[in-house]
Amino acid sequence: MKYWLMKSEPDAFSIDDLERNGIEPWDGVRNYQARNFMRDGMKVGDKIFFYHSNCDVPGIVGIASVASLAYPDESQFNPKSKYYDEKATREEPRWVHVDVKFERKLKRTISLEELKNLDELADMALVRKGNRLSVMPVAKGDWDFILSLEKK
DNA sequence: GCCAACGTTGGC
DNA sequence: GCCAACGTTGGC
Repeated sequence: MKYWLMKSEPDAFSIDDLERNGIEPWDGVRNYQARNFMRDGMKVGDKIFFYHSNCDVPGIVGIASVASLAYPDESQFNPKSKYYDEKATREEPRWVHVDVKFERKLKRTISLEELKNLDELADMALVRKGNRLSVMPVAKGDWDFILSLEKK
């Protein structure tokens, strides 16, 4: 099993929205590296840290899991969608995504600020300067360590 | 709202 | 294939 972190702006789609919907396609990813992680890396059952970005307290707020393999993102075909991509065709889709399933909320937000101040996580991609990836792998050791922070 | 750090695009 | 211009992300 692999571990991941996925960012979402809570104004657009929050952990509460995912809890309400249960399962949701993770649409709107328009970055090749992030797409490739979903397409080539994710398997059903993989665990995901749900991360809130661009908000008062950016950080990890919950846990989700991968509920499908990658398949074409419908929004790329819809001219009315803000994620529309005129170069994408049904024969050759450019963007794919997975379905994501709600697991649980964390008891508290583990903030980016907190994560940045931990020597144990110095190598984690999330806390590296200038990192803008919205989908990234998380090392098992980092996953376990971050979860151990929840109770503190 | 600002701006640093990227990623993408397109002219050459 | 280079690189300047432009667009986006996301913390602050």
